Amino acid sequence: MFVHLYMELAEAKQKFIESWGKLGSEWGINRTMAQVHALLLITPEALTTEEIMEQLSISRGNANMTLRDLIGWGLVEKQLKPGERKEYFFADKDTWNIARQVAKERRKRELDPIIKILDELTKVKGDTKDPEYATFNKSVTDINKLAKNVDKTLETMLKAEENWFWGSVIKIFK
Amino acid sequence: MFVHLYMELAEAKQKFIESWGKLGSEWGINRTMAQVHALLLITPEALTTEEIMEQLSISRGNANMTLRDLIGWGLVEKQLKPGERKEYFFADKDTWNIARQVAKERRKRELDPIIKILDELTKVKGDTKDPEYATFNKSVTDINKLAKNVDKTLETMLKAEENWFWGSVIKIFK
DNA sequence: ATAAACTTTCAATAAATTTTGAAAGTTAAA
DNA sequence: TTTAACTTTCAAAATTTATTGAAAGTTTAT
Repeated sequence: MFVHLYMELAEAKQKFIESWGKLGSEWGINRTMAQVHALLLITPEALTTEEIMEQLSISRGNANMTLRDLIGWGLVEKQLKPGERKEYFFADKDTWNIARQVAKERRKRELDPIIKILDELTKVKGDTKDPEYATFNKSVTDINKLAKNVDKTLETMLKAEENWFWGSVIKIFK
Repeated sequence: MFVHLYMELAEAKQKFIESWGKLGSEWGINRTMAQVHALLLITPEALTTEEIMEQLSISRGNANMTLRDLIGWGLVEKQLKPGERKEYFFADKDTWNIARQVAKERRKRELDPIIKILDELTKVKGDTKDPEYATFNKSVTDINKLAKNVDKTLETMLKAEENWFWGSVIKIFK
């Protein structure tokens, strides 16, 4: 049996797709969506639905819905080639763009809605002398502050320049 | 039918528990774990397993395992009252501590392992002229840089002082 | 040593989430 | 207008994840 000492490209690709999928699912992102994204990230050309189905062994329905989702997240774009009916899919490979897109979407989908709810909960009136109320109010208010702090930080990040990201963060935080 | 114009404390508590659970599950945290955490965050005194089971309508097994997990995340501590056999559970209510703990754990559990894998994948050799290899190598290298940047930022954050968090972030990022 | 008062474990079950695939829908060429 | 080449949809099935509850384990008091 042949045992290789270093990883081959094909093996490395598989490992990357698997790991990216795992990380995604640990962070509440559909595993297949992360895997399709990973595949497109390491593929130079745009791929068809058919090719993605084959490479990841997934069904047409799954591939189709996942690709729509990725487009919805702003991570993948559809390409049409002249003279061809079928659609090609291509992933933006700029890491800074990817990070921004993901931050932008998760802020919109998950952070902003909870801030809205926390704002409501903060308004609930009660007897300040009542420890039940006092504890509720303090925790909700504090978490709301935290959430708004994160929200503003993300907003600033989204507006920021790429070089800020790669350069300044570490220096500033030192 | 009685319709109230503002939210009652009991209703608000339920809403908070439900929302915190939903946010947790969107970010890959077990919904029940987030709900138990939420309950403890808005409760002034330490609670017994029995009380948590009742308030959230969950089984003893579930309550027990969830509480162990929360202790493992450094978010909840066990309290023993003199003369009593049963254990009481109390949540740290300091938002900054909570944020730090969560960041610390997710870094250790999810970020560091993927960095290790990306380091391996970055080492894979190949023909630089081959677009398949070039694209793979560039994407993996870039994502690795991003991951390490996030890792270092978290490390700095973990070391940082509380007032840095509440004050500086926004100012620095402006 | 035994019982009482708890906590822990984990196989079985339930619930939630994801995936499939075939039918229906769309678009463009023949 | 018909057919071919696609894409989309979604109910049913498969898979994954979470929960239950009862039995086993532990600790302390009697």
